[in-house]
Amino acid sequence: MSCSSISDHVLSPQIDVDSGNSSKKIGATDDNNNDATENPCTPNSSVSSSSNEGAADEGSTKSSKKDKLPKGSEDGDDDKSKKVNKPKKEKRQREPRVAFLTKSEIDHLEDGYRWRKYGQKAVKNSPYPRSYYRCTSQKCGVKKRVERSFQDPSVVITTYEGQHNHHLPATLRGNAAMFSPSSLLASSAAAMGPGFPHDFLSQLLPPPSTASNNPAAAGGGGASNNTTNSSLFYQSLAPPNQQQQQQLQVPDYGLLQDLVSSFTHRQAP
DNA sequence: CGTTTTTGACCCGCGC
DNA sequence: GCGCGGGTCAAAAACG
Repeated sequence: MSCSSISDHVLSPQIDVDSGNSSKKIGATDDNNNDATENPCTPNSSVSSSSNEGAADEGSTKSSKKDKLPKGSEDGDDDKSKKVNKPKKEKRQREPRVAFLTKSEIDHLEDGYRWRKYGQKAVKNSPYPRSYYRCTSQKCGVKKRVERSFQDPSVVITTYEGQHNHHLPATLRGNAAMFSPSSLLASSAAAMGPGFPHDFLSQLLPPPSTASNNPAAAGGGGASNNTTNSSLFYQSLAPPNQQQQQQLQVPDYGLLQDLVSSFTHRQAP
């Protein structure tokens, strides 16, 4: 705590997939303790876990579930007027997901995009609810899940799903301002400009190689479908040095790239 | 007035 | 086959 100067840092990786079993471990990370243990002052201990199972295409988002456009494409379907129904037989593919653990007091961290909350559910093993957000852009089906670690209330777990098809909104509600207060690295933000998840980007980096290296994680439980590549990365707190290197690399994840791209563009208009 | 948040209900997938 | 948990939608309310 002494170092509280920074309100938040990203800490450890999370798992998303879980079906249940693993989920309990969320906090596992908690162990963070370890980290924290003591390193409160660490500049950033961050790790990101990402899972990409299906490599879904961008389009999947919209088509995946239901697009209920009232418009009518199919006016005929009356039947199921009820509500959510999934016309498609295809089971929904999962898009690449990236989870971040951020130490912050605020649940909803500004990342430069505008999000609309569309749901909230209580988490089974946690007293804190999980919030579901969707990018407000119609063309963008990116979703975000935000929940607080039950073991470390100060840690917020943010999971991004999908990738943005558009650049950051020109006019944000003032996220720039929000950054400085207590959201992300002020220094970074300032340097970069208006504000963006530079922090996130930095953290996110899931080198494929790592994944392959970590059978343990995959084997843990989810073995359900990861044949070729493990669906999630689980990086434990690695030495700072390593993390830094990873941060520099840009993975194939569209999300990241997208973010980076956007970010970059913003810098030089 | 437009947009976002809140809340309840519904559906789906998975595990037992 | 049933039950549980997770995820999403939609209507209403709140807010700027």
